[in-house]
Amino acid sequence: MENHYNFKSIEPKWQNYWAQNQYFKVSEDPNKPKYYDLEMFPYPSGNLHMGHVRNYAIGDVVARFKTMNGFNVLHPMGWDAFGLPAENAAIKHGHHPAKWTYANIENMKVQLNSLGISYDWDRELASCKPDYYKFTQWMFLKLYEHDLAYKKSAAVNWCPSCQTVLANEQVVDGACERCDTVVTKRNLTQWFFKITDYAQRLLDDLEILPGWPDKVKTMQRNWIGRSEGCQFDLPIENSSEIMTVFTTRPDTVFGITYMVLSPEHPLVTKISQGTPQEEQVKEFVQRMQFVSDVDRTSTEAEKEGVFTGAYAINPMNGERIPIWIANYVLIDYGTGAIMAVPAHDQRDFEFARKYNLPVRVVIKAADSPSDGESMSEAYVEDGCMVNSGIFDGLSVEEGKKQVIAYMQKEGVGQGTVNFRLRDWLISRQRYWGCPIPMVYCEKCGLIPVPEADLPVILPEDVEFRPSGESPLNYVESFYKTECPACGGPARRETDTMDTFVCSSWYFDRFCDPHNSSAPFSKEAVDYWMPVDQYIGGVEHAILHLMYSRFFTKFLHDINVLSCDEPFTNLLTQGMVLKDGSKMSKSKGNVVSPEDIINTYGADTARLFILFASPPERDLEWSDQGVEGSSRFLNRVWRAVTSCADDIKGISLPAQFGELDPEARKLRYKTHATIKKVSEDIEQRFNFNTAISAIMELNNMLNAYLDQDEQDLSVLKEAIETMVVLLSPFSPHICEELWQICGHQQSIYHESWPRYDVEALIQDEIEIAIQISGKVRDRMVVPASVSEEDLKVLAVAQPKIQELLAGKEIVKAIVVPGKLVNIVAK
RNA sequence: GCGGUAGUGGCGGAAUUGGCAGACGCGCUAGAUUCAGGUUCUAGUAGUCGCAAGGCUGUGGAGGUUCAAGUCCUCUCUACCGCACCA
Repeated sequence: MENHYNFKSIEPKWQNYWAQNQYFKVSEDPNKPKYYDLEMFPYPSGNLHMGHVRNYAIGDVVARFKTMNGFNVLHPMGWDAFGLPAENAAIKHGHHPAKWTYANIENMKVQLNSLGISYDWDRELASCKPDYYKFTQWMFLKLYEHDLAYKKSAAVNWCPSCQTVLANEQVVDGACERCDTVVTKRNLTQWFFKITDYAQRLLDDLEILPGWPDKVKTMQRNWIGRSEGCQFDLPIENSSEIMTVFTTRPDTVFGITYMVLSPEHPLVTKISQGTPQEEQVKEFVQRMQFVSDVDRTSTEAEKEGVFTGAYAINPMNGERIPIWIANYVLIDYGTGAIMAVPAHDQRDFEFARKYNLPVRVVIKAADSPSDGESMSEAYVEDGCMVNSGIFDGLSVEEGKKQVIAYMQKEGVGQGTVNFRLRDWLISRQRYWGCPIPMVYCEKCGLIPVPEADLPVILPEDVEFRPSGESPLNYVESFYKTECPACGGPARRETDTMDTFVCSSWYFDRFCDPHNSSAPFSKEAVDYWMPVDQYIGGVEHAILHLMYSRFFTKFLHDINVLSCDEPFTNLLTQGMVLKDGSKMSKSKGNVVSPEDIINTYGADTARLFILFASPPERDLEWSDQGVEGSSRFLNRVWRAVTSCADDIKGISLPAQFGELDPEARKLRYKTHATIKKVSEDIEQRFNFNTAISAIMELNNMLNAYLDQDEQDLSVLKEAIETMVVLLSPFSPHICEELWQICGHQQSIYHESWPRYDVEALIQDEIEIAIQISGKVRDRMVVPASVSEEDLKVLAVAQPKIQELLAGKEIVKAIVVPGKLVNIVAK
């Protein structure tokens, strides 16, 4: 037998075997518990990177482990295949995005298979294929039908480089998340999904997701950004207009000393008209248009503004309040207008000091300032209302309630809830995306494409322009159409959908991927959904996961899905780093999975990436570490092959009679390892410690093999257990070793071992003896010794006697199975 | 600024419920095998004092609770991530 396992021949051999025998193909089986194990489907960029390897290695361990535990495991893979890189490649190199994309898919599929991941390839899907995007369009139509898709003109984020709009979520630090170009504003008519209708539910239901990391739930909570307060109206002096503001601090309403509109607010022109300040207002508004959002909204930006010349009337006390416009008020939050209470809001305070506006204290605690003039910062803590008429003396909390009640009674305002979440802008002015199934008819207006006419096919024969403008605008055969309602001439929508739409329901499609009449059958999704374990990078914590939850809730509401949340458990894996930073071409620190697989084999690559770090933490790539994993697999290979012939004839389970101490120890270790590995995989996802436990078993096995004689039943049990436990991590070598041990059936069809409680009973245990918390000695005692006897035995140890000489024993604490602590003085 | 996560040997990490800190692996040192090198095997490997037995110190820092603290509490430093003028 060879001294090294030959991964170059063994790995492809088993990959072919699995594929030919359709090992990973599953269908609904009502007799088995189902388990839906899903890794985030990749964008087909061309090559797998180490992050993918980590993601799919984790998912594969779970899939194989669950299968061996008797679950009917759905483990599918597909491609998030629409998107900008394909189109950019087309513009740059002249290849059609489809050709580029499909070539990449082919390549990455080969790479995935060379890793030995257990996918049911019969369920493969690609979001750019008409049989898939037909139903993405169907989703759009359903949303439209339920008034959750609408068109509106709005100032939108525009990336001048990508020549397309971006969702708020895709703008990072004021720049395009994809190309880092500074994002500008444009007024465009665009399609939106009304995700805000689901804001409260998206927030509330985070509570019913105990299987999600708190970090992700917190991020979603912050993104939804619920705040409670009230909205109320202020009449504008000498005008029929009113201004409406939102505030979370109605208790400070008597402290208003000025009002602020955002520069984009529609009232600005109206109320400043004819005032002496009209010109300066115009100038300010114009100037603000050219200040980018990054600069506008940065905390460091100096607050500035101008007086409009108009006044509002405080409905609570009739006071006349100057209306300003300022950069620090945003048009798209709340009502785009605020009441300013400089005494109790730091931003208002800074602004008031700069422009010499009055500061009036209306909340007072025992040690808080009472004089606005001398304050150096806003007082935002708790206290009681003062200078507030009939509300004086109320606490902040009580004051909020009473003021809202009063406003409601007087008809000037009411309690409201505001969210920071905005509607989801889904229009993209690009070619390589899912066409929006709408037409514009001169007579009938906006008309949805009838379901029966889906899919609206993305034309293949198009010309790409360096400008980046969507080629669809120039394809007459595409945009020229008939109105589905009146049959007259009509024009198709030429914008395509944000790719996040495609990825918001793919997990449903995997349940029934070949259905041509519906996105999926109710039976299929009722069997498989929700996803039991979802695994992917934390970078999708907000966008993809929020959109998918929204889609799931909507599909639930229209009764095509039973579940209300798509992902029961979520594992967010850390990044793979090299030399302390993220792998990237520009840094030149990229490690190619292909090279690693060629040099060390897939089993080694998988093992290392799982061993080096727990999955949620970032992982530092180490070539030397990979060597170590390779060495371990070779040690396993040698241990198993060296004794395979001796144990072949032994049948298990055996009756274990009187065993010598070494055999007993090995048997104990075998079963302790089963327990440890099972719990580490199932309860903690700590694959690193599961693997180290298998290494320990292998170490003890090797020591046992060095002995002159072995108990072959114990040996066989240890050897085969080790191979089975290792098989989800490094499946190829384990298949081969399993066969070498004389088994006809694939290890994939083995049941996961159960530990024998009897084997875990030890006759003797080592007990640490502490004196006042410091370990001073150890003793080996029979496991059955009582607590009282343990104390006596501990004190009787010669070394302990020595140390206790002249001291009085105050008490002794026994931790069963672990230690005795003698407290002496 | 707010929110979160983390900080343990030369390195990756372990210690799961307050109970023996450093499992497992890498690296390193010495030796054996082979000998051109790699592979493989054995022993050692937190710091420090000591010939040794053994002692002392030690989980970012400072306090505290406890028989017992990497783990709990208070304060604090650092790194990373998310949000950021959200009224």
